[in-house]
Amino acid sequence: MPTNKPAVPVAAPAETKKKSKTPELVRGFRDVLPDEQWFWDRVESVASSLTKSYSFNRIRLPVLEFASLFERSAGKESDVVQKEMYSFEDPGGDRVAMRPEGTAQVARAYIEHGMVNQPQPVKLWYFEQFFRHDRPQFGRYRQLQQFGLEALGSIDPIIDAQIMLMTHRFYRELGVEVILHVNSLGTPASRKDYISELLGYFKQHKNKLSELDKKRMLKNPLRLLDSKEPGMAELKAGAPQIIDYLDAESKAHFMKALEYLDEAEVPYVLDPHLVRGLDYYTHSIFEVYMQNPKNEEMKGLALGGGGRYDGLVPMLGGRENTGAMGAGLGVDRTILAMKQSGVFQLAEERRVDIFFCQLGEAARRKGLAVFEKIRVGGMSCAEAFGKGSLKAQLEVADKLKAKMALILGQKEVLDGTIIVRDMDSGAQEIVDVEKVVGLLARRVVAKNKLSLVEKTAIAAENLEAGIVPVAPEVKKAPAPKPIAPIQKKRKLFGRH
RNA sequence: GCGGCUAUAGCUCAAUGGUAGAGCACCGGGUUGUGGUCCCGGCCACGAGAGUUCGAUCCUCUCUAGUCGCCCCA
Repeated sequence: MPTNKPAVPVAAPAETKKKSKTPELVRGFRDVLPDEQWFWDRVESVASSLTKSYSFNRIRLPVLEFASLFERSAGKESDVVQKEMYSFEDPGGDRVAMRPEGTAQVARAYIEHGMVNQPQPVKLWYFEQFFRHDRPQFGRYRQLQQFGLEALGSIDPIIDAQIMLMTHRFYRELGVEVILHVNSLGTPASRKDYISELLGYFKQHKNKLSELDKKRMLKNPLRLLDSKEPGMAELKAGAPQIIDYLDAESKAHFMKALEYLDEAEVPYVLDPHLVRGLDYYTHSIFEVYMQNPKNEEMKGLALGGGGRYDGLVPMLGGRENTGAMGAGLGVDRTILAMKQSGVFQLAEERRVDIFFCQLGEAARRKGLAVFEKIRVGGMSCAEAFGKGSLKAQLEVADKLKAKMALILGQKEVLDGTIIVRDMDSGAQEIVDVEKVVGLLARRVVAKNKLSLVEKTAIAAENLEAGIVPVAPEVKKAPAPKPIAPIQKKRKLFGRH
């Protein structure tokens, strides 16, 4: 409620209010557990390679800024600043804020580091977390991760198109089909004309407006356009559209941007009702949505959005006429969309290559050296040194879906050998410990060579299994010919 | 910030006005150095507080959290 109130360090009444036995998460914040890492790594690596191919450079930004930065940029009246900002007075007496968004930071950095002296536009990207004290909901957290793209120093509409195109390519690369909703806000001047026109229109129908919408008329008239109040649909359909009020220059700018989008075959729809919450936007604005969300809750959920903000850099004291265009894409929501699109890590990729089993102290010690060789050889290796029995160790190997197991006991240590066990077939062979790494590498490579059909089958099973499925028991055939099976006959297909 | 719904073990779920069970998971066993099945044993819960009652996990209220809708947004 009272926003921007310094969080004075008071003598914790909150403590007494809630005494829980175990510590817990702060509301709206969350842990990203190991099962989910793959999605995060994937998003970040696609972001990284995509930006590299478009020659955008990464910038890392601080979590804290002066609160005034966001008040000046987003607009003092905006909700982000009014009620969602984590702002407080730091011990030195400065009024600071945990950043609620990235564009203002980038603009600040651009000005502060004199990037205006670099070839324009300056193209930057970031992958950072932001903080908004909003009510948690599906796909909404108080700490959110954004992948941001910003191009500062050009007013050319091709930049508008390029940012939108990159947004589309980003999602395509991730396996999520998206569509962009696009609109133009024109210049502040043309927008002003439009707003008074819009107000005029809605004033005529004032009796049909809900209380909420009446409030919007006073506070943020553009928001009337995405009101979901009953009866507003027809009213909105008859409302004047901003595109008709753009001055000739703005209109030309927007048309140009759309032409470029067409040329690049970026799927988009014109959405005359699209508006954005922050004051600094001008001209092209857009939001990204899943193309065909299966899930209801995904429907109204923007994965990301952005737009042109020609006014921002000058507003913060930078050079006049510094045009800029950017996008902020929500990583948390993007991951939700990936899951709904059936994008999962292949079960095969989750398997550990080698599991090392040891029997006795001598073997354990030797195991460390073997580990090192395997690691240098590029394979992943797991162990359970804390377990005593071989049975227990093999159980763990099985749970980890290890491809191969190594067994080193007293006897092998004395002989200078080691047992290699194929965990899929159960075949074992005794090999010279010096040659084992080469052998393992060849076996792992063989196991990784799945046919396309098998990969498709695995992917389908993953999809079936839902979110982060347990590795399905796929029997991939090419088991290496067993050389020295000292194994009584086992049922090969014990599982199905 | 406002409104609806929800809250039982790590997970998915039961039952009950007299203080709780299962499956999965986890730990340990089923004799000497071999996994996926099976068998046996073990560990772990009524979100927090107050009220009604002889007695509450169950009824009431408050809080907290989750979820959905609104506001807003990624």
